Amino acid sequence: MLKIKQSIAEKITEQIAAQFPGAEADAATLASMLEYPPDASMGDLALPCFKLSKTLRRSPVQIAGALAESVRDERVSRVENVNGYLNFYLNKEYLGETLLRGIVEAGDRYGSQTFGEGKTVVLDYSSPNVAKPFHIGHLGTTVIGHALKKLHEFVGYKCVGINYLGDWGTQFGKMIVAYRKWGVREEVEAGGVDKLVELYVRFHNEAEENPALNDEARAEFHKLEQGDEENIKLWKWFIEVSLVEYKKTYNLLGIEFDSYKGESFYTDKMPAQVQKLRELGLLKIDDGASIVDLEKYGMPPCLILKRDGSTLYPTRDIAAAVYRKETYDFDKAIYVTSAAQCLHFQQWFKVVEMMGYEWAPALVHVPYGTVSINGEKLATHTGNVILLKDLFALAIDKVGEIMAEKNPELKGRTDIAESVGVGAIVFYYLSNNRMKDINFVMEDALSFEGNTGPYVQYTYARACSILSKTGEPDKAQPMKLTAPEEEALIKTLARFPEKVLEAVRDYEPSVIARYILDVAAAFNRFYHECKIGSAEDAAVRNTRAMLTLAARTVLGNAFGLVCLKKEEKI
RNA sequence: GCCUGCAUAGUUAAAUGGAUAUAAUAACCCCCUCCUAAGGGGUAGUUAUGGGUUCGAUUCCCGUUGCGGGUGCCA
Repeated sequence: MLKIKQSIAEKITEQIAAQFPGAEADAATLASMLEYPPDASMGDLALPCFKLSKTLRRSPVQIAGALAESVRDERVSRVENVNGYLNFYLNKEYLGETLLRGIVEAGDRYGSQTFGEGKTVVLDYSSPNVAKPFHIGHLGTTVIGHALKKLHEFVGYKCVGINYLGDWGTQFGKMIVAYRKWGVREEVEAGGVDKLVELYVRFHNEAEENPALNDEARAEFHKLEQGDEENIKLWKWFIEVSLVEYKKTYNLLGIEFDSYKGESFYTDKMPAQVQKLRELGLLKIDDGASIVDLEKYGMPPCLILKRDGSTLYPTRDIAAAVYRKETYDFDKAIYVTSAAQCLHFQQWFKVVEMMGYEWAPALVHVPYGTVSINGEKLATHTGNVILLKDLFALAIDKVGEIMAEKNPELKGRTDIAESVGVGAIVFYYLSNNRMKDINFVMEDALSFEGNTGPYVQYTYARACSILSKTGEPDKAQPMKLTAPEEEALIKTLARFPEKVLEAVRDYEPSVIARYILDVAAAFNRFYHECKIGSAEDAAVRNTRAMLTLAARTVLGNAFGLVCLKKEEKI
């Protein structure tokens, strides 16, 4: 669709130049003005002529009329002037021979782009805190981050996924104290992160009674910082135990990271940046702390060093960004975190700019709304927390039950239930605009009818099943389109490349998720209205098999962008 | 206080400034002797509020209300 938009825009531009002397119009602007009419009866592409009315000094209806008479294209069967809209109707030849065939021929590259080639994007996402629960609050950064990575790869970028683990800080002093007092090695080995979290919670409870524990914790963390062997061993072990569990969840989601360099890694890289800030005269001492004043940018100051000289979150982020620039030479660095951190990112991005790093504009914060559960805020202390592994387990169980009922013969049910269960949760999350707060209603998330993950995976499986019966379509045959549902499906499929661009431009995976629903709906309608394998006419049968293949291709390619697995049978 | 995000059918959500505001779900009603009914079709139901810009506003600007987030030594 992008190509024909461009080419129609060029023809319109020519006609405007020819018929309206002195008027200026460029094809790129016109292409962006072309839109999709709300209903197929109004054509396949439309140009609203209202905006042109001013520069061309004619009424929209006159303009549309003049252009309708003169814009000719062999791919357009007719052009109509309706109330100031110029409506283009694409012909079947083009839909079948160019669009449909093009999708099948491009295969798993359909929808991809090359403009990112030679450039690198670093994405910082997921980043759970070691020895803390990996819960539903981490779902956003994890799946949005991963989807953005896939999207950027799809348009040609080299991507580096970084899991910036929360693996440093006084909480490790607490963990060390708690483990030494109450921990049992075998229990932690068996219980994993849950056991560590238990120890951590116990520490907090006991510290309320006995504040001296906090001093002990500080002392242990200090020892850790000084390189105490025993403490380092424990600390590394805590990380290892936590990672084992996080990786189970990442495996379920099909996520892999290129780097797990956490906060601890940047500790020795901070002093150089602090020094640089000082040399540049950007640091001010205020109430004992070192800050960068951001008043002229309308922001509160960015804290670099505490009164006691220790570092803060922005300090580490700056050091990490510098390291990543030096290591990966990124063209873009994306940070996927909760919207609560917006100010923090604005501040340190600005500081990086003030430090004279010319790559400061390459830093991008991608925020997302907060998650609540059944209308209530997440809170560890009230127990209103759902661990990701529990959430997935719940969904997988439920899918398992449904499958046992609907398709008891199916082989490999366990794996499929896993992929569909996880898909349900991920899709529920990703189909929302990322900035909107999400109220996670378990009942809805685990509902498998309507606009859901299982619905789209089911649709994919349905297409696979049909193709296994019809066999591969013969691509050499001419296409023969006979039903409106066929054309509607092709036009939906043809918009995939634009959707990819939109999703990348807006850092918005939900564009893809919602598009997947459009494709699924168009395909299912086609499926119900048109016989595929049993169509009498051989050419029609072959064309419909092509359509099925094209739909499967687009669904499959889109699934890859939003953490959905492709199951051929459900 | 200041900064910032959000507000659309009963509910959850769509809609590059464009045509009759889409879907899903819950409700009611149809469709399995037919390629997977986790499907398809139908009925009914929505832009918080007051201004402004515009030929045209759910969309942009200002005010009001409601909810959330941030706001110096947590991350």
